[in-house]
Parts: sequence; C-alpha cells; structure tokens
Amino acid sequence: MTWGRACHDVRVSSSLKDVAARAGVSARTVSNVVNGSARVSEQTRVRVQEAIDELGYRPNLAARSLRAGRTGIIGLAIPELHSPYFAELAGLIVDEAHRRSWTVIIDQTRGDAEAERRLLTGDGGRVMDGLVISPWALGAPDLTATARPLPVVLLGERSPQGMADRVAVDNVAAAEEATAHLLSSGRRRIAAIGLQPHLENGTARQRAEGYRRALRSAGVTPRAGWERSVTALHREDGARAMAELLDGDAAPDAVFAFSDELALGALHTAHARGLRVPEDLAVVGFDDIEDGRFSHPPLTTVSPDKRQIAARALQCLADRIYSPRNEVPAADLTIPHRLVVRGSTVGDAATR
Amino acid sequence: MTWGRACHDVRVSSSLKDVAARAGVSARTVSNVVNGSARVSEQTRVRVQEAIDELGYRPNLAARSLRAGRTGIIGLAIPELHSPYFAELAGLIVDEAHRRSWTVIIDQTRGDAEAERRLLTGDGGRVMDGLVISPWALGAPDLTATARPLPVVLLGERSPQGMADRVAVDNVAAAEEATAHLLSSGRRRIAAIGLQPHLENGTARQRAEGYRRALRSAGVTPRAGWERSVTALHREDGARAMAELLDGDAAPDAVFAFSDELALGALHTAHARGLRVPEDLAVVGFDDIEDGRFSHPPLTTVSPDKRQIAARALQCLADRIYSPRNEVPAADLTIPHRLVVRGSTVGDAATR
DNA sequence: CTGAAAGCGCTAACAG
DNA sequence: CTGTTAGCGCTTTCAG
Repeated sequence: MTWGRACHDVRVSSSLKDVAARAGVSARTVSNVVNGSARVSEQTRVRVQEAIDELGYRPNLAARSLRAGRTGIIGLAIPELHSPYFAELAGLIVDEAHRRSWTVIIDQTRGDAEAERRLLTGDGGRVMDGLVISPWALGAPDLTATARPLPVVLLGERSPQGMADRVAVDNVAAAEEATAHLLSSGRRRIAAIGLQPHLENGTARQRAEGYRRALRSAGVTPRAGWERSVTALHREDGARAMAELLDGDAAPDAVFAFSDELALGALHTAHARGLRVPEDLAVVGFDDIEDGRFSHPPLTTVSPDKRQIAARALQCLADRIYSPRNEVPAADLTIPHRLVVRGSTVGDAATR
Repeated sequence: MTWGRACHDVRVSSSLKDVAARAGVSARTVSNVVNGSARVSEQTRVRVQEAIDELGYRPNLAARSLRAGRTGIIGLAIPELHSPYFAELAGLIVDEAHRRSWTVIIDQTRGDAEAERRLLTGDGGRVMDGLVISPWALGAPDLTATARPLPVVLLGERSPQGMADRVAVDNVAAAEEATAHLLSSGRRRIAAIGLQPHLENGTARQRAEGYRRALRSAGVTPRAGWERSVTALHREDGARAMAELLDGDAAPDAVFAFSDELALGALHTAHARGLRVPEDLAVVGFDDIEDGRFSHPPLTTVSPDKRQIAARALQCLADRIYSPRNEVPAADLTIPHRLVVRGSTVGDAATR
C-alpha cells in the first residue's frame, strides 16, 4: 500500500506514456512533438504541448541514451580543479561543450595513477561518450598499454603509439623561449623550478629540456643545483624551492618556474627575503593564469592559447564520436603559445 | 551488410548477454557476479569473471539507471569555474561526491539568470539525482517561484519559503567582523568594494549590511562614496574600484572587499599607485583563496570552512535523494567562518 | 544456486 | 499524419 500517493503535489515524474494518455494520442506522436522528428498537425501539437506542460514532463535521459547509445556527456579528467590553470581550462572546455550541447562530467584525479588508469580503461560504466584527460601521474608507457574503449584526447602528454589524439603546446620550444628571455636581459645564473623526476609524465621533462637547451645555446653550462624538483605544482612548492635556492651556495639571479603557481610561490619567498624583483631576481612562469596578471610585480609567463586547447580538444572528440571509422590516425595538435613579458622580468618603476 | 565486423579489434561494446553466452550462464548470474547481489558458486563466479575480462565488459550505466530510476550523478552549478573560490569549492565537492560514489556534472552559469532558472526547473532531462547550485543572478523571489522536481541545495542565497536546503556562512556577521578588525587598528576611512545593486542576489547586500553595522557600532557614519559597486567579482573589477576610490575626493585608509579576488585587484592598484600596504592602506578580503596566502603582502580575509560547505551540502542532497518523504522542512545550515589576519592589515617588517 | 521473463522510458521501423 | 510494437541493457520477481 503506497499511501504516499494521496499527497497530490508529490508527483514522482511523468513519462511519455502519461503525456500520451492525457493528450489522447500515442507515445509516438508525443515523441515526435518533443523531438520535432516528423511533421505533426498543429492541432495535436498544441494538445500534446499542453499535456506536457500540465504534467511537467521531462524526457528521461537515461532511456533516451540507452536507445541512442550515446549520452551527450563527455568526461574531463584533470589533476586538480582548484589549480587556476586547470580551472580556467575547465571553464573554457565546459563553455565549448555547451556550444556542442554536451554536458561535462568532471573527474579529479588528484594525480593518482590508479584513478587516471581507471578512467582510461573506461571503468565506471559507459556514461561518457568521450574523455578529455590531462594525465599527470601516467606517462607515455601507461598510455599505450591500456586498451581504450572510448574516444580519448590527451592534454599535454603524448601517447607514443598514437593511440589517442593529443593537444598540447610545444613545451620544449616554449621553455627555451622563456629561458632565452631571461638570458637576453643579461642574467646568467638562471635556476629552474618544477622538475618532477618521480613522475612518468613528460611535461616537466620537456620544459627542463628546453631550459637546458637555451642555456647551452648561450654558452652557459647547466648546473644541477639550480634544477629544483617539486612534489606538487602549488605555490608552497615554489616557495620552498626558492628558499632552497637562496639558501644554497650560489644564489641565482633569475628563475624559470614550470608553472605560474610555482612562480608565484617563488615571488612570495623572494619578497619575504627582501629581494627586489626584477632587479635582484627575475622570474618567469608558465600558464598565464589570471593571478599572474595581478601579482606584484605582474608575472612574465608563457601563455598557451587555452581557448584553442579547449576548442581543438573537443573537435577531436567530436570527430571520433560522430564518425566510428577507427582508421583515422591519432592527431597530434600543437597549440600556439606566446611569451607575455611583464614586470617580474623587466624593470618598470610603476610596478614596484 | 556490416563489413566493419571483420576488423576484430573494433569491438563496439559487449553486453551482459554476451558475457552470459560466453560463460554459458544466464544474464541473471552475470548480473549477480557484477553486483555481488546474490550468492554465486565460486566456480561460476570465476568463469563469469573470465568472460567479463575477455570481452572487456563494462556495465551500461544508462540501462542501469533506467532501471534504478537514479543515475548516481549530481549537478554542481556555479557561476564561474575559473574563479578560485568556486574552483576550490568545486574540487572539494567532487572529492566528497567521490566518497559517496557519485559523479559530478559541472554546469557553469556565467551568472546568466536564464541558465540558472533552467537548471532549477530541471530542464535538460532527468540526468541528475540532485543539484547543488550557487545562484548569482537569481535572488530569493526567483528561487521560490520555480517548482523544483529534484532535490536542490542552495549555496549562499536563501530561498525565503524554505523550498530548498541552504548552506552558507553568516555573511552579515562575517562582514561585521572583518570591518571591526579594520576599525580596531585605528582605521576610520574604511571603504567597501563589491556591492552589486543590479543583482537580485542577496550575498553582497548582506556583506554591505555587516559592513555598515560595524561602522555604526564604532560611531563612524557610512559614506555612500566609499561603497563601490562592481559588475563582476574579478581582480580587474577590484582594481578599477580601488582606482576610483583613490581618485575620489577623499581617499580611504582601509578597504573591505567582498571577495579575495576583488581584494587582490585592489592590492594591485595600491601597489601601482605606490601606496604601502598596510601602512597607507589596509585590505581585507573574503573567501580565503590560496592566492591570498601568497600575495604580497598576504591577504587578511574571512575564511569560510569550505570543506564543511561541501560536506554538508552533499549530506543534504543525500538525505533527500535517499528518503523520498517530502515532509522534511528545508534545512538552513550556517557554516562557521573565521577571520584570518595576515600582512595586508597588520604591519610586519618581514612581509614588505 | 540459476534460468526465464517482465519492464524501466524512449525511439524508430513498420503499418495503416 | 498517427498507432503499434520491438527492442536498447540492465535488474529483479518468480519459478525451478
């Protein structure tokens, strides 16, 4: 006995069939009205619409996607939502998905290799039509190994066998430019903050490579003590690394941080130690997050075209979702970047 | 003729039935193995598991939720993902949802009233089991008007008729404390940045109320020219408002910004104008985002317990999702906050 | 312990 | 133009 029924304003949810009954038509006709799939006489259209409104009918997406074999939902897996770079990127991806009438499920891996692997193997049910993932713990080998039952776009990390599309900036070139910029202002004792030798992931490795390449091109010998590793990419890690550098036997006159957050942490330490930026220490970051535009001094940084990353990534996904031909070779898209020079590297009375 | 079948590594996706056939059992048994719902002999269990692995079977969530009437997906609707406060909160909510085996769909309203209304009316199909929404454009009246077919938790804004649960800090009290802190250090020319008279939303109104209340308690007459409105809550808005204040006929010696982002923007302008913080100008923010801990100087701010906001909000949702009794009156949970005092209000040689 | 079968809400092929 | 109907893949009641 379901006596709860007595309460008239507790309508669970009406189905297509309910609407059909109320409008005195068949389910087929209601479906047509909802989707505009076939021509319906104006008269019945109105009657059906009334029934829909009165019953507050909403199509059940589960049923619909069970039929269609598609959910209209894509996954976005990033290490950390609270990291400004990923938050900005996620915002753009959600916008872009909106344009395509997709909904975005956000998964936060917290840099957990197992979580990333689970996502790639499509565990957790076939909810997503596709996945955009920015691997952090996983590196190239892992990405090849897993068989992927769903369209995947990798942000940043490359899959060596071309098993998935990849969208990223040219990390080596970008890091080289950033370092060259410091060299061009006469700095020679240039440190790097952000190496992550404990991770398979190659992004930090590529940036380190670009950094060293620029040094060598300028005839400066890379110095192991000036390459600081970090466990995470937060401000506090940058602050700590900077402190270690300043406490070392030879203090640098410039720092290239592999992310803006690290750079902002380094700035923090520099200020705390009474260093003038950029006079005593020049700082370059990577990502162009909004905080860097308003920091003191504003941060010189490598700015990837985030909007384009979002757009291209979803385009790749759409291509694979809507054309089941698996023959398409994996795309490897290089997104443009530019060096944005601000007060943290170039002296300017107004900013200090 | 579906000749694509010939390609053996293009398996679309195997169903429960396929697994059953391969294992030589019925679908029922496979279901039991997958869900552990009934006792299955070890022997068949193993055989079924093998079949699952060989076929790479993943349960179809659409089908499952069609049966269950529940999707295991909750919605999170926030104005902007790239805003640090919402990004941090979203991260915590995703974590908390994870703990409950829920998936989170993120919707970004960009402060669009229509988008917020659409979400509340449950448009877009019954995908979500519940919704956590932080209304920005919508105010109390709108929130009452809409009939909500799904459990909703409001962050910040109160629904006057108690139509939905609400989780928020005590904005008036928090603003009053922040302002009192400035007063206690001897400041009297205290400005406020962040009013949004054009919005229905009451959050800014409450903070303004607390601000004025503190001034009056100290015998200071609120001054209209020191209450600055903003269109958005970004750094640039704070920077602009600060510039207007400094260009006004009477410059303030302290600022209470209704968000950390606004406060950081204000700091930016203060630095650009050569003001010393906190000597010439003290600044307090609201939200306690990470940037504020590493800004120069570090930002004094009102810190809401974000982790608790996330936990309580999802608890409310769970209560409604799992107990269909609609009788439960709407909860109105006040989350604790505390004032975190840092260098932007209290002089300290080390931070400047 | 396992099999058969109904049905969740929707779409689309087939009739009329 | 509209009605009937067969599943999409899964869970679950009822038998065996």
